[in-house]
Amino acid sequence: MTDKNETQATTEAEGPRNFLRDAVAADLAAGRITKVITRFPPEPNGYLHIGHAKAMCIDFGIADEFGGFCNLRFDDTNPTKEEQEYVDAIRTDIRWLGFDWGSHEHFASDYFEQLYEFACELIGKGLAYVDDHSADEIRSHRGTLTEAGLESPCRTRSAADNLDLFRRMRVGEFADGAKVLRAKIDMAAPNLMMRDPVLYRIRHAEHHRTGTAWCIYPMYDWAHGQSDAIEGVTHSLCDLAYEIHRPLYDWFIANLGIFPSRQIEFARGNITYTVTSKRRLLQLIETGRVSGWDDPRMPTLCGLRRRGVPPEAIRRFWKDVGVAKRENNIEVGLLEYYMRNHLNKVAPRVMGVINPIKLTITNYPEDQAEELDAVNNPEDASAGTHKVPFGRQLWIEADDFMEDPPKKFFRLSPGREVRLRYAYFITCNEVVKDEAGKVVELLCTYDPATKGGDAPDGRKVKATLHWVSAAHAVPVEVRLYDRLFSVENPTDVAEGQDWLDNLNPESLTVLSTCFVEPVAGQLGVGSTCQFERLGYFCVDPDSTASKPVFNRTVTLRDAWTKEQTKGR
RNA sequence: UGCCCGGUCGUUCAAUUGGUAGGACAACGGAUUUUGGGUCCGUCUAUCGAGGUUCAAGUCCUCGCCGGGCAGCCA
Repeated sequence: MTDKNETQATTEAEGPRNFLRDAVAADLAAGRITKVITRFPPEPNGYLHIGHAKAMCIDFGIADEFGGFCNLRFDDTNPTKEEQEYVDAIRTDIRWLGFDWGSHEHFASDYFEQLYEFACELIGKGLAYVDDHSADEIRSHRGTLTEAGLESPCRTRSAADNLDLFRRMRVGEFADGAKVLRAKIDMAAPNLMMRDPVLYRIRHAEHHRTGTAWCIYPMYDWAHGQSDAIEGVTHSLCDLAYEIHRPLYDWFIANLGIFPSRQIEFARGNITYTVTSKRRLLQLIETGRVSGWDDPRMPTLCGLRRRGVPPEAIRRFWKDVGVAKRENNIEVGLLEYYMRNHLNKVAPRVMGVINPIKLTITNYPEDQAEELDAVNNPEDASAGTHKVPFGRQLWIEADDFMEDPPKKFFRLSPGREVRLRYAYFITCNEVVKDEAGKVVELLCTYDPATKGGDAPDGRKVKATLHWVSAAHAVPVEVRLYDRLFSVENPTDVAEGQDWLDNLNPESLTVLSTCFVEPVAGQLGVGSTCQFERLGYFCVDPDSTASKPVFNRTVTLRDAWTKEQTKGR
């Protein structure tokens, strides 16, 4: 009874069901396995991105849910593309996201010897052969989607000859591309993956871990499933792209008689206004569209981190999105919702003015100064309060004033009274303009009786404005980010069109004349805060002692802007 | 053209495995509010199509339609 209830509670706490969990649970229930082991298998040839985060949430999440563990396995079987630098970056990003693989770290390259032996075994069984064909010949012999392929003349070589040739491939007797080892399956198979796939290719290249110990390297299909088996991985969860590889995955297991890992595929998560293909991300960098892999507009984990996106938001996003097998394109607005949702609970509030206009309180004594109490987080009383200096001259947001306001504009305008947050009610009496007619200063009066922000007589104001005391303001740079692309599906382009044309020219706005209150000026790199009414911000590594730089992670929900842009 | 996989509100994931189509986000109302934030309450138009099996079909069967994937010595 209690057991059942607990099980149920856990299931509910973990969210809705999905086919992956059902499959794992079924395997456990059927006794096919007794412990769940999954794996997250990045190739160390680039940086992890938001899409990898989904895979991690699934791989680590499923293992954790069933009391098992998840191996981190670097799929380093192609020496020409992989580097130690990426291994380090990947470890950092996984930890940052919040996953811990403990001692379960592996490299496919650790299994090169074992993989070689497996290959010899297959050769011995007459199920693999050395082919002298060139890459071009192999391709042309593969057949097409509708026609069977042609068998290579090498296919009939004896096991002894194949074994000898394969050994000589290993010791470096042949040049790159001279020979390959192929599985002997079926050149007429309707699934092209089964038409004698290549298992090993010759590459006289230095590997970031094995150096020059090897000059033959296993292909993905030969390395992945066997690595899974070696590690006892019970469930190898991967992208739908590998669906057609599964028959081959199973064929190797069956013919080698090794641990029967089960591959199950799920749909990758696409996000609107975003691209994640490594090739495209690289192109963005190489063409100077973004500053690098960690540009805050990039969907890479290092980019999101620099942007100030909390890892909790990413994990929660993928968890709640769920997993299925159909193609999807998730609204980026959902990710933003989880960012705000998390940041709202943890980000300290400060005041910062990013588009300043001067405001002078004409009836505030020249020499007077005071410190007011500001709440650190209205969502969390335990966060306490801090002091914010006030004075005769202030910076307020230019957007918060309109000389000739439309009906629904609640903020400051001539003759109107508003509240300065945590301070006083003020009324705008006069507008100072420059020669060009641009408003450069607002002359206001304040009501000393409203200190703290409430009027003793109970009168109300329709707006509360944020502000920064000019005498105490810390000058900072603020970088505003918008979507990198201006269309939902950036890679959907007509013939002759370039996906780069879909870039949003206004994805980055640098504001160099901004002011924040003193406590905000002291935040360290990576710190997150909310600029009241403007959004969540994060201190960028580009910050210097004299000039902090803030990245806007995401805006607050903004009913006013929405109202304004309604009818366009 | 061959094989494989998919098709449920605008988006995404569910539906006790054949039994009242539900959640989240978005949107739209309202309340509250010292952030046009937040919170709370409410509303919200979906099973690709046609047959069939059944007391009962999103779920099973048949035939269509639509979308995606596959011909690297990449992973």
